[in-house]
Amino acid sequence: MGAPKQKWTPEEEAALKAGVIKHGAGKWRTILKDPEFSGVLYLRSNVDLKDKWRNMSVMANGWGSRDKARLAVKRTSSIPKQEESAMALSVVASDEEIVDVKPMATSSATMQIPTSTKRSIVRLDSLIIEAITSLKEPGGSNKTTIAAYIEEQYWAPLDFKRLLSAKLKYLTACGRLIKVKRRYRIAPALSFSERRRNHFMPFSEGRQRVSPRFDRDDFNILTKSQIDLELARIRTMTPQEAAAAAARAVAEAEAAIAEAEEAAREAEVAEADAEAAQAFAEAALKTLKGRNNQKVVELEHKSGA
DNA sequence: CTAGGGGTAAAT
DNA sequence: ATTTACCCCTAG
Repeated sequence: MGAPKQKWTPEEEAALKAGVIKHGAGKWRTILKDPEFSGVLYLRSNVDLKDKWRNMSVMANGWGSRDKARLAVKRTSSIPKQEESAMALSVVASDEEIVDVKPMATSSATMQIPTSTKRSIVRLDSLIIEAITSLKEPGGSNKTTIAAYIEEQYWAPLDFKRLLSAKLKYLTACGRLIKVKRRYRIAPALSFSERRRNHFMPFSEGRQRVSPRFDRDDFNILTKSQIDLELARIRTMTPQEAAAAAARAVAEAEAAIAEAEEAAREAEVAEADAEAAQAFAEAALKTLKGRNNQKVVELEHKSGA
């Protein structure tokens, strides 16, 4: 009954994402009828699209609507040993329990929902980390330098500076960066001494999989996110590939926004993140369009018939 | 038609 | 055993 299985090809996923960008998430029928995508998606139904989008969303942020109410005390108590916790915190290997990426910043006394951590949006965060790491400045790098690096490596939104400031402040607040006299450095990550641990951590299974001794200097910290990989690669991409990646970033930003709208009450940070992500993605798209007009146009409406 | 809950089974 | 893809059903 299930179905003979027919894995989604990357082309189909790309088409779906492109369709969502073009028509918005939820306009499955519209996407399906769009001659642009029907060529690839003609085997899929609108419901398939919906389901697939659901699956992808689940994978992207760890908690789609499907298995949200999960994550509880699987293991009866059994306080996580310090070693394990430390490892898990720093490695962040799997896509599942990334909960600690954003452990509730300061203030906000009303943290009722411990699972509200959106891990899908790591773009700017990762960029900042990468910048600091790559710059290798002893004592850390200051905001201007970080901004310069990022702007050099990538396209930056117009109000990028503002976003960066907010992000730096936030990252410092939650202990992932350490600020010393205007300079930011990567927090020791391995020691969560700074963190409040009364924020219970849902690490129950002792399966911290990958982490057979890793270099703590080379950040494997957040590299796991797909976006990160794309951003890292986008520099050397062909315009077409880059455009596709940017388009995808837009789609994900959209998803993030949607989430933030739901969770806006408890997660002010998530909202800010989503905004940042969107701004970033939009700017990315625009810049790409501006620089590679013809090619992108080709990608956008490649005269079907 | 869509969102979303729920389910089965193939793949891994 | 978990993940992934597909199907079904219902409310709106």
